[in-house]
Amino acid sequence: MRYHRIPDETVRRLPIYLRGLMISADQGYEHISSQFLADFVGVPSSQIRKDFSYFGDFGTRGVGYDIGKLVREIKKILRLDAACKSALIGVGDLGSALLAYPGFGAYGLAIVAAFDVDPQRIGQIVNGIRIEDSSRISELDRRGITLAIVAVPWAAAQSTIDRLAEAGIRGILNFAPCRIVAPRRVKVITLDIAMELARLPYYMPAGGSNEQPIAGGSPQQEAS
Amino acid sequence: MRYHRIPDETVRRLPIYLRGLMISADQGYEHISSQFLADFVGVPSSQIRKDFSYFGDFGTRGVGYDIGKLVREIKKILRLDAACKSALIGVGDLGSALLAYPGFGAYGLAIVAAFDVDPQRIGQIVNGIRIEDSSRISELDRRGITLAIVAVPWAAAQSTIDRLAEAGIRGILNFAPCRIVAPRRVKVITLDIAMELARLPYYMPAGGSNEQPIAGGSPQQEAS
DNA sequence: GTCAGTTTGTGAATGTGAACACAAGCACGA
DNA sequence: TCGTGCTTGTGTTCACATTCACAAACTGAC
Repeated sequence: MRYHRIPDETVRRLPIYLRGLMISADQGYEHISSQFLADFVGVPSSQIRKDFSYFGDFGTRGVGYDIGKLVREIKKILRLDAACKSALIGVGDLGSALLAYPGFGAYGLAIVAAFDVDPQRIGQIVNGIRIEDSSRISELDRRGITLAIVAVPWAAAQSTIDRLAEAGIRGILNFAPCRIVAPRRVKVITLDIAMELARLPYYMPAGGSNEQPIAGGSPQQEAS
Repeated sequence: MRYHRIPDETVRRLPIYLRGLMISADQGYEHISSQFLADFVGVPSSQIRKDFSYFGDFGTRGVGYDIGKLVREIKKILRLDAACKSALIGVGDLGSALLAYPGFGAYGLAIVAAFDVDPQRIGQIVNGIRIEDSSRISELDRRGITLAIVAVPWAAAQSTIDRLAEAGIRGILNFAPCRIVAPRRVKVITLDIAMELARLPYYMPAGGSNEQPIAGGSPQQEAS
């Protein structure tokens, strides 16, 4: 079933599949069935087959999927085939942790520049990256950096993102817990840590409260 | 329209509304219209009205919503009316940043305990919290701690969550990028930072690639 | 009391994603 | 060449979420 729009929810799951497939490849497998991958990543096998069917026929009936081909194809879809360079804006506690975070490499992502406004921090080297003055954000385009991670205080988030948009950045991962407006060409994904934690008590109905458990039981698990 | 099940997507939005309402209250407002809140939090006003209608009639036609009543009600729904105590497991770079994160307080949440396996870290005090040995996780229930934040390496995540489940923890915010299985009574929300970043290049179609822009343009923004 | 201006609450329509069942297709052995 | 066992690909059905349009209800002025 070619020439079909790829649903957003499928795009959201592709990185999950990608990690599972790369781990399987490391373990020496060359083929994998949707059922095996399902057990591994926790997504129903029928869902996996439908997701894969959106961008072509990569499986062989009776055999399974060719892991190498699938990995290459998913990377192409997600545009991870060419390594993506990212910039970090805001090197506070969270920013420093992100600089040290080892998980980006598996996806071919890397933080190659870091910016801050604090003169005390500018010039310091954290995890091999020298912290630069925020004014140099405008050079991002020339340096071939297309992604940005925003870890500044919420009051500075909107102006930071305005400057990133002006500098030609096209994708932003934002940790500031506030509404952001950006030009249509810039995709912003906001990750609000406190908000996720605040959602958690709702699913714990058996507390001492006399509140009715209006909603059903907790549905096991949830990703992102 | 009372006695109606609250949709999951509505629950996901409630913390957003809550923050917007509390900020409005701080600014001295007592009433707010769905349109005003919509502009503030970036959710359509019709969506806001439907969401609020799921748990009772809190608005007054021609006037708007009583902010105080609404804040109390949302807190009750989310079970944030009684302050929730959380434990942090894993005080590495990310864990330390979370200990210092000031954003939890607004929701009445607080990290009141921290655990690690590294003997070098145990006993140290980070942001007023003394790091304890992981073996004391079993005391969590007795200390009235019901939430946990897991920021350990992925290889240790499953065993950590097993122990938390055994200790009576009911809700877990997990930062480890891997599949987790937990008993049905434990709600796990996984927040995979690298995965979110890996999703971003997909929405930047104008790159040098000769790939077809199969999916439409970037739909402005996305929360969490 | 009436009228104009606002704003909520909600039923209906639309859009989107998940679940399911099963036919189609491949490998392998006899 | 045929039959068996396994796995994919997909049409259909169902469940859930969003959008829209509008009647109902409230305020305040005159």
